[in-house]
Amino acid sequence: MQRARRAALLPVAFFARPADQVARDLLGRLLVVEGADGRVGGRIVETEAYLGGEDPASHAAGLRRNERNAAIYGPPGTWYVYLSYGMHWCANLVAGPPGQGAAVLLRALQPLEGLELMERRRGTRIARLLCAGPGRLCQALGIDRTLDGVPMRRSPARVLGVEGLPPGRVRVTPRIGITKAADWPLRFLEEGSPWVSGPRGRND
DNA sequence: GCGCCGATTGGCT
DNA sequence: GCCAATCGGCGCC
Repeated sequence: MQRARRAALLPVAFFARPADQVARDLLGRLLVVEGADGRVGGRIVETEAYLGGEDPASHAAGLRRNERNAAIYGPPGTWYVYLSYGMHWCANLVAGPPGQGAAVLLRALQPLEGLELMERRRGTRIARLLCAGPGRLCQALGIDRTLDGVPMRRSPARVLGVEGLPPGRVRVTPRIGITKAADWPLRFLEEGSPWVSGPRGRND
């Protein structure tokens, strides 16, 4: 029987490094989500690193440990999913050593698989608007609270260890949409990708 | 208990 | 470009 060659998952060790390195190295990898109504996925083209307690913008800074942010203190490779502005889910992967509170926010994908399902979930057929932005990405992929605190290796949402981006294709910019330490150069995106989020002119 | 703010998005001026 | 929608944590009364 034909068996599609299955790429290996990224190992836990991949995530047990500083969040900025993890954020950069996640670019170009494949994120695949198995849902009840189908399988969707795409290439990661935009991420942001949140460094933990020392980073004023991190959910590990200024906030006490609570039910909402508990997952961020888990082991590397754990999903941290929270509700933003009361209506959009945002998906992060915990990075660095446990307890540090560092994580990488997934901000945009190049949609590749399950386009029709993503269009249905998002209510648009404009490909550019399917996965450009953390809230849109989660809606297209069917990611919500049920993923929060789940280790990636045991979750329906997995990042495959396909080849990442060569250094020349990676652009680093200030972070988007936050007020504290926004200017820290911790947003990573694929150079020239039409699939990234953010207003035009914000990508340089 | 109440008001403010936010790692967002989409619709309207 | 402006602004409402909508939930949860936090600070303060």
